[in-house]
Amino acid sequence: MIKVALVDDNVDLREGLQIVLKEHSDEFECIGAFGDAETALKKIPELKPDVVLMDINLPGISGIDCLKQLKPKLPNLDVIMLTVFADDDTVFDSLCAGACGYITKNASPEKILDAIREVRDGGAPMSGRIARMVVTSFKAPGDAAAQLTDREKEVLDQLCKGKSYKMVADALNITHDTVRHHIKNIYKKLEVHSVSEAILKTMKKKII
Amino acid sequence: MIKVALVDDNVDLREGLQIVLKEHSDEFECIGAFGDAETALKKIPELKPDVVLMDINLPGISGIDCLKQLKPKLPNLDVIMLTVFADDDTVFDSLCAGACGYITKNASPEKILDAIREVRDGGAPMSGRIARMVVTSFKAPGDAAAQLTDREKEVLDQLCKGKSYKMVADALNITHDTVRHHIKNIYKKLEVHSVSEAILKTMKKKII
DNA sequence: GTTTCTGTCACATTAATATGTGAAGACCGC
DNA sequence: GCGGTCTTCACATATTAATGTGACAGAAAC
Repeated sequence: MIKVALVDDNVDLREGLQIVLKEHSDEFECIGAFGDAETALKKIPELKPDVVLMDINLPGISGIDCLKQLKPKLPNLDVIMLTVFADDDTVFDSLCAGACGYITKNASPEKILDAIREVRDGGAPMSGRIARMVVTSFKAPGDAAAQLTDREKEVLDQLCKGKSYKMVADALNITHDTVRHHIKNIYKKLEVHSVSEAILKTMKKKII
Repeated sequence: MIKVALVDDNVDLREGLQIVLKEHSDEFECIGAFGDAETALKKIPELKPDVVLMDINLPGISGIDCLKQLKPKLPNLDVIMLTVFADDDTVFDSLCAGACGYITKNASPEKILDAIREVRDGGAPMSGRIARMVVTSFKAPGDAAAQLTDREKEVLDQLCKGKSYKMVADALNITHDTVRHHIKNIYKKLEVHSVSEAILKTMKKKII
């Protein structure tokens, strides 16, 4: 039996989902439905549901902030964001806040039930386009590293581990001055003017 | 009609999948099946399939490296990794290389066909546990920022934009010395000894 | 076989960062 | 009110990083 709670300011959707869950009362039990984050934050920690379906656009505290406050109290809680919006920021903010799934509201009731089952089974239910967004976010963008020589990449790699010039020199068995020479060229190629900027550009463009 | 190519060193699996695809010849066309990455790299750019099912553990060049070389030539190609392994590094390396999906070999033939359909429909088919791994990778680990004061976070934020002490001082309208003072405290709290390390720790722990 | 690129090293100067010590005003909780 | 923390600023000094210039050897390219 999976204990489910709902957080959505739309009464119709809340009631609709509750009916759907009751139709599958052998599997699911809806132990709470709330119209705003404030109420949810008060009640959910006591109710200890297994899964929460959370809307994002709520009056007052947003679903994402609600999730952020909920997660430390109930680390084992699986939260599925259920919302109409699916822009980059909203999705990634939700995942960073600890959401385990993200489905858009145009999903069928059966899909939503599947998502609840899936998330309890250790999965991460996501609408197709959301999953693709998430996956492509890993892909390294255009290879800005192509211009760097092998040795320069080695030096940059060392810098990206937090090492100083001297430590890099020791690690690569070259002199401090040679390290400087490479770094100067790295700066020119990456168009930066400090170690910090070089590291940041490297992280952002996934050069190494 | 979706044009599919297979890359796997297991003959049985190749032939099995080809049979399954033929059983759905109204939807799918298998236009190539290769036992190693070298052959695949030679043939696939000419064949221009829509989807490639790619094993990772291949003799010689790995499936991930094969994908890396394939992607620039065929940017619109959807590659699904189909493998027995599902450790962190393998999964994330695959996604960074440009894979659009990742399913384990214990998936049923019907699941594999679903995955091909899904990936062509703009989705990112993944086995449950893989999806969860991907999603949880976004979650910020234990809040190491809790110990930082608001002002310290502001300073660290500036540093993480590549600014120098002087620029931070200007941005926050405080003196260079005050910036230094904050940074010293940040170092102590994060247990680091340079801007680079502070930035790296911040990125890794998603402190800001 | 000369040029080009890469990697190596050296010397010199200026700018920025790291570390230490001290102190004053603001704000909060007890 | 008093002690604590946060924020602010100052002076001093040592280390590190940034920038400039010059040079040499090996490998690859022409």
